[in-house]
Amino acid sequence: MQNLSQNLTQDIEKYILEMLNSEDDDFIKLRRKELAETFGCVPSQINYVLRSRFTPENGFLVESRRGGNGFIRIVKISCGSVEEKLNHIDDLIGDYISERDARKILKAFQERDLITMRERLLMEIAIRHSEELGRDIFELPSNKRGIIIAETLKRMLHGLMLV
Amino acid sequence: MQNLSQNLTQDIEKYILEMLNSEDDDFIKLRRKELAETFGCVPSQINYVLRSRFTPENGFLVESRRGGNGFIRIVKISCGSVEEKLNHIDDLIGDYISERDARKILKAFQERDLITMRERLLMEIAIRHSEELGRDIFELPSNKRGIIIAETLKRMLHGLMLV
DNA sequence: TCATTATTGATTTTCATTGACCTATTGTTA
DNA sequence: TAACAATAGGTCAATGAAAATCAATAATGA
Repeated sequence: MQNLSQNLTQDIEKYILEMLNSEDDDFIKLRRKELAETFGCVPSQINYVLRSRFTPENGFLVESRRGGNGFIRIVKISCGSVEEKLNHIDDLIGDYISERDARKILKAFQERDLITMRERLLMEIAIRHSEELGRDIFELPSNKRGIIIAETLKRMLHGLMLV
Repeated sequence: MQNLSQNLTQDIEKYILEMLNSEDDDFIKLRRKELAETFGCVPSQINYVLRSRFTPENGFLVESRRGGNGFIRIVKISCGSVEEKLNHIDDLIGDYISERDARKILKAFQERDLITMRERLLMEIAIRHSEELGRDIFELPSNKRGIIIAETLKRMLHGLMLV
């Protein structure tokens, strides 16, 4: 079990991601009990990792079955063409978004290697700035700020996806 | 009887699906007793497979007759008109639905190629979000959240069926 | 410090399998 | 024709297996 960090959740996340990458298919099936034994932790720890890391917002679908021969299936959604990516972005962001959710999206995009760390940093700065402007200077209500952030984020991500 | 897994229910399900696919018609007739003997299991196991796998949610209807020359008939339903699809959706969802059941429906729809993986992903995101909002922000009881999820899901699926 | 994130274990829910008992249909016979 | 026998499917509850949930606590980070 290679080099472990001090963080169990991250180790399990990394392990699952590696399984996904090493497969030809874009999904894996696993036993919760076995995985917990592999990491010497309690089974519900696996649920925590799935709930916090393998969410639809991060591009994953999780299915499971209980009882005898139960399993957990994790599907990774892979974006296809540029058009699809752009639609995906628009759908993901919608017309309004909080700064917090915007940053989550950026984090997910970076972790999926759709953007670099530096690009993510630039966009987080831009978003934070527009949020502060809207709140402190223009004294906009949060819904209006959310609209601005959504628009900003879309434009930036669209730009990146087209190059 | 080809390669069997360790899971009886899945094997029987697969067997029936193959029968359905190899037929020209969109239905098959079978004997419960014979099928049970083929798989070396108790007859009521067949009922379990039908109840858990060949449901209207998964696009099937099951009819049967007892006594001499009894049989079980499995029909694969394919809703034709938009009207039928909308009714089908409303019947499946009802006025109230849990997040868990909503996800089951989405899974079934995707497997029936009524929606794509990405559409399913987006809807899971939407449902999860409204569930979280309802629970954590507005502190709605679960039945009220179920009503909201049902409405959301219906609207999204209706929208997709209309295009 | 305060809020978020991670860890754990007890309890609950779901799934698969089996068998005993129930119901419906058809055919046979007094 | 009424009763019965044979046939074939249905229902239900018990059991064991495995995952989900939830609340309490601990650790981490800003």
